[in-house]
Amino acid sequence: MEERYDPAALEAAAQKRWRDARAFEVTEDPSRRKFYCLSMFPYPSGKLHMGHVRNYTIGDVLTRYHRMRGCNVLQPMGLDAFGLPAENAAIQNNVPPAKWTRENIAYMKQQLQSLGFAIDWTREIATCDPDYYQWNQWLFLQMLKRGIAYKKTQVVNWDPVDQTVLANEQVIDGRGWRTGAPVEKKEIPGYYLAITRYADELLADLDRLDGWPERVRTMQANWIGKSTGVRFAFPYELDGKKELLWVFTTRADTIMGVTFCAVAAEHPLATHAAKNNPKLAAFIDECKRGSVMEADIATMEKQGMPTGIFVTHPLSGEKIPVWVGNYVLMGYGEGAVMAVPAHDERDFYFAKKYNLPIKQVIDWPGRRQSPPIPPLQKGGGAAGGFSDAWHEWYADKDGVCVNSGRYDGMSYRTAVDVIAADLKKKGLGDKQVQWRLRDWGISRQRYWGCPIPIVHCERCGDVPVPDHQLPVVLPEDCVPDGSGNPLNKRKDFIKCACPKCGKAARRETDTMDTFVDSSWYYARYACPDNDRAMVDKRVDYWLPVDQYIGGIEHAILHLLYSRFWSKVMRDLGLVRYGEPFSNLLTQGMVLNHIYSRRTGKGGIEYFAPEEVEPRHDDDGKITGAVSKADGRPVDYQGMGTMSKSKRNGVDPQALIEKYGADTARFFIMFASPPEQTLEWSDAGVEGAHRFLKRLWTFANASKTSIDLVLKNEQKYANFFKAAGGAHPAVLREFHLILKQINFDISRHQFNTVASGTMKMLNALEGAAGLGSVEASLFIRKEGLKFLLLTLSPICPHITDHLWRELGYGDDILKAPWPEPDEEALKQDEIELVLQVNGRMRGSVRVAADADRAAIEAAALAHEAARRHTAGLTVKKVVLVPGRLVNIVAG
RNA sequence: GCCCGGGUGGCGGAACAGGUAGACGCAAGGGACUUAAAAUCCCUUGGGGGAAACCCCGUGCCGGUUCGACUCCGGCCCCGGGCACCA
Repeated sequence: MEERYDPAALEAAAQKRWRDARAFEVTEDPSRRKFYCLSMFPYPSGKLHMGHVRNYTIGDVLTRYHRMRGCNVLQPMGLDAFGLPAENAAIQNNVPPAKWTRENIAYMKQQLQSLGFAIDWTREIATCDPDYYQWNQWLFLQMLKRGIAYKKTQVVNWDPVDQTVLANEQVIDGRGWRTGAPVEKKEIPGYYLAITRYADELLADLDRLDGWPERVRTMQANWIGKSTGVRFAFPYELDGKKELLWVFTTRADTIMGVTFCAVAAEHPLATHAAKNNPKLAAFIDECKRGSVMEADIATMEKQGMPTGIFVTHPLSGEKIPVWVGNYVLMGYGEGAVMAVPAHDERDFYFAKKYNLPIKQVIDWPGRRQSPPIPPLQKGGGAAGGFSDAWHEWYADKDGVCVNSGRYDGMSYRTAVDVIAADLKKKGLGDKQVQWRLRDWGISRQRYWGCPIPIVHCERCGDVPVPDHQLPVVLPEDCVPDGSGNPLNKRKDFIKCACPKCGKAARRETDTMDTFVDSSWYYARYACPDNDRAMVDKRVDYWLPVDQYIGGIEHAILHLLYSRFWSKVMRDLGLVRYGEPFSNLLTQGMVLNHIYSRRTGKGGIEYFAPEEVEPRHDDDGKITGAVSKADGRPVDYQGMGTMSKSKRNGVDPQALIEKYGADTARFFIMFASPPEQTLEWSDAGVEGAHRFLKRLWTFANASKTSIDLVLKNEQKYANFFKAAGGAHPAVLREFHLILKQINFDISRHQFNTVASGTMKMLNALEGAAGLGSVEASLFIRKEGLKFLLLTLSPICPHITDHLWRELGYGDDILKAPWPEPDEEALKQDEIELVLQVNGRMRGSVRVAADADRAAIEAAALAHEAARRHTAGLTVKKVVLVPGRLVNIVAG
């Protein structure tokens, strides 16, 4: 055995052994319980970062743990290879995205392999391979046939200088990231997937996902956003024609408080009104500027302008003015809203800003008296002397209607029912269920993605590419230059024959959202070699995924799209499951500082933390930085998730090279529990490495002892039984730690699993010099065995090596996971915490089976208890069995 | 702005179903070994008072429930994630 711990050599040897033995290649075996353990595949950004190490180590720990539990475990890996960063790299370095991506894949795969993950690499997939994405295209066409995929217009961020569509990420404060030009909204056609058809099922099935974190289920439920309300119309006349302005509201009980309506800038009513109103037309143009992001829209200044058009209130017959509001979106609901400024915060501020009337129609009897509504003045009633007291009641539904004619006195529920019925009678509305969820727009005006298999023919229209012509292969030699999709310049790609009429036609150049790629890759891992079908019956064995692990940032979109896609595949008869992931572990993100600077053009550039010198305030908080390269100031953006685009990733390579994979794995598991956000710092890596060195040294020194014990285990077990003294307590400690480790692994708290293994080593070192030599040797053999077994999922290389070297067996991969021995955990006497009035004052030792009277007597007799109860009357004694006794005195 | 999380020593974190706050580490200080350094090992380490026994304070802030609150409830502040074209 080597004297010195040399992770590089040892890890390479272990990995070679696993590779030669094909240790992690698995096949379907109906006789064994299967366990499909999957980590979200990485985007091949160039190098792994700590978030990847964290994600894949968690997955690997679970994989190895379940193997030891006897499961047939599949852990595959692949690459989410299409996406925007490849195009950005192309712009910067003039290299084709395909080349850049494939080079990154090769490097990252080698990095992943050096970490020793128990991955079945024979199943590797990359979403940029036609073998994979042809099935995106095929399924898209299946959806198109069934109307699940369809075409409509979409609103995108438009950079008027580069003449290109911008991703939300490329819009910085309403401006294009490269040009600095103010972004405009633009309507273009695109394909959508009707995820809303599945809204009910996607919501209902959340209840069945009890292996998912509650917070993810809550987020998804809120995102789907089922709300029951009333859809109704305000009649109006336009050029002598009768028209209806439709709106949706969840607060129909406030309908009598409507004092104006607001429509989106793109609403037909607004368009019509602008025809003879240049000021309004200019305002509508203004509204069309800015980004399409919800966060931008929600936080921007609410603005509006009257259209001059009035509609009729469907119940009161009042004339209601219609405004154009920049906060009303054409894509949501009807593109128009009723406004009740007295009972809606946004409407209230809008009304105040434009001096629109406010009419209270809900009151809260028994609550604070409502403020009086001042009489309307010319130009509006909201100004001056007006109280905002009902702010605190905005969301409440427990008031009753007032100032509402025949609805006065009605509760929320009654009022909504009666008002809906009245509207229905007039043919102007009804109750309706509305969803926040919108259909999924998948068209991207980008090059590096899966081509949408459609041909545009002047005669036949949009024609689907027939199955036998699939895949539509993306040419891989294009280099985007920032001015739009380079496919548009590729005549050889665009020019094609119409599949229907055979005449010359134009191929669609939009590609698919990369979320399409990641919506079903987990199924393809079961049958990556099938070139005739998207999936086959092997999927029935492996799916659904038993444990899915990935960043919390995917809590909504990726996971929801995958759930939707599964249900579509199920309805097409392709798979049997409706939910793809039985258990989900959402890893917290690994954060690092973000530094950026505005470029001359008004764009933005990011600096890696090692490229700047941070500046601190008196509290030690970072306020800014200067670039080490040019000495000029750099802005501090705070902490954020490690990403390629923000340049704040930390490459684990240096860590692996200096300390080895086991140290890197141990450290990242030890640093914090997996679901928690982790602000990156490598302080503490030394400690993890020191632990493994200590383990190495201790095992080295124990070899002859363990040889001895293993040759005659029974003899040493007898010695142990006979020895007594401190020995049972030491063995008990190991079983206690083991019990805790088992519990912690079951709840995925790997940091305390790691610290448990450290405690075991501490206990082993502490027990080295105990009385009976034979009994000590027995404990050492037992303890070290537990230590190696429980450490092996986290640090598979060193444990693999030591297991063999110490003679425990020929392969730790085949060893079963250890269970604590309840017999060893028993004890005759226990220690109870002694409290007086809830404050700890000492402890009492009592027999393990002592009854309440005996414990109370022991507690009251305790010196500290007597001291703290002196002069007081004991009122009661609270006893928590096995834990504490609390004397309540006063 | 809306939805979802989080906040505990100098730092990462522990405390399992309301029951000993600070496990296990890092860093720091002191010591041993060494010609010296590295490595390794031992000791100390939340704050305050005290010679000590021991006592007081302490889990973002304010208030509440309880014999007892990091844990439960109400309100606030700060940080992170998501908001549909980053993945």
